[in-house]
Amino acid sequence: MRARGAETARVLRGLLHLYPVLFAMERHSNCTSSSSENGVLDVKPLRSLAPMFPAPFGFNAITQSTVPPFVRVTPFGSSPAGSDSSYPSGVPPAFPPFSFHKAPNQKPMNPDPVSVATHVGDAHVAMTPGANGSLRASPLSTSAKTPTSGTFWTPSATNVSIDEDEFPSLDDNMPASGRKTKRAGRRGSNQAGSSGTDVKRKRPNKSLNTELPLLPSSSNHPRESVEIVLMTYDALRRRLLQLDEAKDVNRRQDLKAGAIMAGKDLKANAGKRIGPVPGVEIGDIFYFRFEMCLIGLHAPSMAGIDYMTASFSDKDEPVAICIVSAGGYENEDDDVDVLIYSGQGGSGKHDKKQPDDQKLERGNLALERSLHRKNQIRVVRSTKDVSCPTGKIYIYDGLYKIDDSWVEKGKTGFNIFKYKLLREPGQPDGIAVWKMIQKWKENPSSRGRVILPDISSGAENIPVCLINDVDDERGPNHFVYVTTVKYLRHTTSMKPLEGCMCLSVCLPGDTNCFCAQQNDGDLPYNSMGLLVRRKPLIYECSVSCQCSFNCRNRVTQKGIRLHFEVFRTKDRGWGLRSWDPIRAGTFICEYAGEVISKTRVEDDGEEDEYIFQAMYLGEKASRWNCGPELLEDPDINNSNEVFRPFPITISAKNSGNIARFMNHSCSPNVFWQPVLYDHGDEDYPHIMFFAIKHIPPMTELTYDYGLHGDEAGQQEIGTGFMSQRAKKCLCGSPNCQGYFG
DNA sequence: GTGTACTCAAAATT
DNA sequence: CAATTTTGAGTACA
Repeated sequence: MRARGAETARVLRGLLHLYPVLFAMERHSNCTSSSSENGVLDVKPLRSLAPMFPAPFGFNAITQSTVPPFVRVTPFGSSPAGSDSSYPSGVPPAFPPFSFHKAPNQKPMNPDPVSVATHVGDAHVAMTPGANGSLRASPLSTSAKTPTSGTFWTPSATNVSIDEDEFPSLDDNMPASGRKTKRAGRRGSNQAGSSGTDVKRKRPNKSLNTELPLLPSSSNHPRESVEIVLMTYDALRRRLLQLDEAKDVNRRQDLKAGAIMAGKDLKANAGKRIGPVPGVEIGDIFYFRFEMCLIGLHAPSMAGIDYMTASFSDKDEPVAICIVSAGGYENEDDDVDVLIYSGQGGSGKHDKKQPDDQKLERGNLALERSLHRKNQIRVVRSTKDVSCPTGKIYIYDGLYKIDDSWVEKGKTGFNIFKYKLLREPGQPDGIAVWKMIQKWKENPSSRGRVILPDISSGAENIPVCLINDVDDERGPNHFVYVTTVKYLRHTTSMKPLEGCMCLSVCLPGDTNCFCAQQNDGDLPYNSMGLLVRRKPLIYECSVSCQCSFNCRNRVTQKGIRLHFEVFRTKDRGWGLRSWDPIRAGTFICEYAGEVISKTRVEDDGEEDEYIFQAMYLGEKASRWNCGPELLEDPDINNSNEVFRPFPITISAKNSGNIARFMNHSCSPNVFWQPVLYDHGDEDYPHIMFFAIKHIPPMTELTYDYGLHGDEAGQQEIGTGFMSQRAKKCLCGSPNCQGYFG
C-alpha cells in the first residue's frame, strides 16, 4: 500500500547488507539435559524450559483448509516456539545448585528424551485440536503482524509485515480475492522481505539508525536480542536520568526511554503470544514495567493483565497471556506454585474514588476464558527492591494455568474476581530462589554446605561465604585476602589526584565541580550509585576533595555492597555469585591483587591463572553505552571514545579478593572499568567491575577475558606466549568463541 | 482512521 | 515514613 514499496525494498536491502545474520534463521536447538549424577532425583531442564525445537516464526500449525498453506503466519508462538537455547544467557547455568535434592549445574548436552517429550507434549496438549479445541493465536491488531518469532530484535527490519490483505482473519473464512501470496514456506519469512514487493513496513519508520552500532554483531540468538534491547533501554534511561538530575528535574525517564525505544522500533518479540517468550528465561528480573513491554513479555504499560484474542476451533475468544502480581490488589502469593490473583477494576474510577463491583470484562473476561481454554499464562511476580525501598523488582516466574475462579467480597465490601493459578510442573525455580535466599538471610545456618562463612575474614564490609554443593573440594588454594590492589609503589608517592572544592557533596549540574569536569562534565554515577556510562577512565572524589565521604562520586572506593558467595562450579573450578539481585550499572568489586611488571608475567605467567590485563574490554561492554546515542546528543557523539588499553597487569595469585574467582564468559554479565580515587597515575587505575545487565540472585558473575574472536589472539593460539594461557571455553553461551585468554 | 477509558507505575509531594 | 497526588503509555474498544 502507498508508495512505500520502493523505499521499503531499499531499507530491507540495506539491512540485509548490513546485518546478514539477522536473516539467517536456521538453528537447531541444544536441548538441555539434566544429569542425574549421584542418582539425584528431579531431572529438570535448565532455565529455558519449553523451546525444544526451533519454530522460528511461531507458526502455529495452522491447518485451516481454506487458507493456502503458509499464508497465515502469526507471530504468536502458541506452539512450543521460542528460544532454542540451553544457556541463553551464556552465563553458566544460572540455575543454582543450592538445593541438594536437585541436579547441579549442567552443560548443554544431548537432548534428554524424557524432558523433551514431556515439554513438547505439554505444549501440544494445550494447543492441539481435541484437547480443548485447537488454539490458534490470531492477531489482535495490525501491530501484531510481524512474521517473526522475535528471534531477532527488531531494528525496523523485523517489523516487516505482510500486507493486511494477506492475513484474512479467521472469521472471514476465505479472502474475497487475490489473496494468495507468494510465500514460499517457513523459511520464507524473511525472503519475503527481500522480495520487497509484497511487503510493507508496519508503520512509518521515524528513524532507522542503521548507523548505530546497536545490532547484535555475531548472534541471532533470541537471548541476545532481548539482552541488547534491555541494555540499550537501560543505558538510555540512565542517561536521561543523569541529564534530568543535572537540571534538577526528575520525570519518568523510564517512560521517556521507552517511548524513544518504541519509536525507533527497538523492541524484541513484537506481537503477542501465548506461552514462552523467546530469549526470556524464568528468573529474569526487571526494574521497570516498560522493560517487559519492550521484550514482548507483558505489553500493557500499567495494567496487570495482558490478553489477546485467540482462535479456537469453535470461535475466537480473548484469553489471558501474562499477568503481573505486584501488590496492587489482594493477592495471595506466599506459595511458590500457587497464586491467587485478583481481577482488575472495581477500585474506583479515575475521577470517582468510589469502589465498585468488578465486572466480567477486559482482563477479567480473558482470565475467565483462559480457565476454560486451559492455555498457559506467563506470571510475573514482584518483590521489594532491597537496594531501593521505594522500588520494586519484577521476576518472571514462568508458566501457569488457571485452575479455578470465583467471586468474593473484598475489603471494601465489593465483589472481586479471584483466579487460582497453578504453576506448570517441570520448570526451573523462579520466585522460589528468592524465598530460599530469604530463609538463608534470616537463618544463615540454613544455607547448607558452607565451607567458610567468610573467606575475607572480616576484611570486607559483608561476609563472603564459601560454598561447595557440587563435589568434595574443600576450597581454593591458599591466598591472602586483600580488598584492593597493591601497587609497586605506595600511592602516596604516586602522582596525586586534583580534588574538587565542593562543600558537603558534589551535585549534578554544578559546572564548577572539578571532578565532574574531569569526567566529561557529568558525575559518573547517579543518585542510586549506579554507573551511567562506561568511560575510558573515571575520576572519583579523593582525599584532595573538599566533599564528604557521602559524596555520590565515591562509589567503588567504599568497597563491596552485595552479599556474595564463592561457590564450586560443575566444571570450571570456583565461581562467584550473589545472593542479592544486581541492577545494571551496579558496582560489583575491584580486581584486587598485586601490580606486577611485564617481565614477571613472562617469567612465570604460565603458572599464574590469576592475571588481569586491561587489554580487552569485550563486545558487550563496548556496546554498553549505546542507548544515549539514540538521543543524538552531540556531546556524546563527539566523545566517541575509542577503547584504550592500560599497561597495568595485576596478579591475584598470591593475594586477591572475590574477583579472582570470576570466570570467563563469551556472554558476560559483568565488565571492567578503570577508576582513579587514591592517586592520579592514569596508567595504573583501579580495575572495577560493574554489572552489564540486571542479574538475578544466584547467577554466576562472569566477564569477558578477551582473546576470543580477536584476530591477533587467534593467531597466537598455539604459538607464542599467549598460547600457554589460551583455554578452551566452557561458558556454554550460544555465541561462545571457543577459546579465551 | 481517531478518540477515550482503563490500568497491580513510578516519582514527587504532602 | 506512608498516604496521596501527578503525570503517564500502551492497549482495547467504541
